[in-house]
Amino acid sequence: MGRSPCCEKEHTNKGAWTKEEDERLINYIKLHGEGCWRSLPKAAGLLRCGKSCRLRWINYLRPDLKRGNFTEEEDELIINLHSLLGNKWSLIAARLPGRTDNEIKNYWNTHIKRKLYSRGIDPQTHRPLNAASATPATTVTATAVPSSNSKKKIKNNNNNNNGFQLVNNSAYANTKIGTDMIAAEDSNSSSGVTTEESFPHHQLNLDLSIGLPSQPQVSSSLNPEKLKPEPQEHDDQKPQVLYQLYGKNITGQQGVCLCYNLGLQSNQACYCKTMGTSTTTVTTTTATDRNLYRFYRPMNI
DNA sequence: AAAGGCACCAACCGCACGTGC
DNA sequence: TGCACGTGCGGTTGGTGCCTT
Repeated sequence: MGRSPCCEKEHTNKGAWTKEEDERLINYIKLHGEGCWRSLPKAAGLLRCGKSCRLRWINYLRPDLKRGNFTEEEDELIINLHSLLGNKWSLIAARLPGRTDNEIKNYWNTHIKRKLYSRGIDPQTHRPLNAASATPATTVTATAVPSSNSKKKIKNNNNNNNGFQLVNNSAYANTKIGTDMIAAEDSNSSSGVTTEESFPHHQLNLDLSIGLPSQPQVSSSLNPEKLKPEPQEHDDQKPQVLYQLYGKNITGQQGVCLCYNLGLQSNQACYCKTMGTSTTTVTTTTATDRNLYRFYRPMNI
């Protein structure tokens, strides 16, 4: 038995909100507060579904929203948080006052991804782009990796945010640390051994903090329930640093390179610093070509 | 000036989770 | 225990304005 729809779609407006609708929503929430989104439209006299009202309020009408361009500091913070949390936009947004998950997600997809690609970094894994090139093939390859969210059905194996690693394998052919690491990672990951064992000397001093149930607390400033990991053997699709953090390093009390100025104490060997600005040729055979093109297009090269 | 391409972002959609019954 | 409901999240899409040719 399927779920009932969240609203009667025949009687609801869709598309852009009008000023009048905005005012109705604002006035209603001012009077009654947030919540009960399902019943809100009717009570507020809006021909919208509750989800639409919620989204409009959260992403656009909330008074505490910060509008305007992202600062360089926010950029770096987003990158850092993404390296830890993956596409957990709501968690990332929680660390950026005045920014919404949707806003950050859009910004990530339109700006930061390109920025990282221009640095030679895979924005999904936060590793050098050739980290995907486990095979010795020299032709351009496209690798679709299953979703990071094991609870979600795989709707589209070619989902562009699920760890696509589309690289020209020759791009980093002369970057030894990169290729060696990939080889190590790939051989290790399949056997359940983390990369940390290949690079055991990195101590982590995160300003960010993650708490784990029944584990030594790194810190408590992030909601441990929200961050609760699912460190399963097959959960290899989480951003690798996060996976390592959960799967090994906290429990094992060892550090891991998280890159991007996250307070690394012994990060001289951080491979991120070795990356150049190599250009990377990318092709894709996936759906949503338009978006993929956006993501993989080299920026100002 | 016109047309096409591109970038950006608001909004939608489907799914999962938490909770109450 | 299982179902229904309310809500939140992440991925995707459509519309619009700007830029380039």
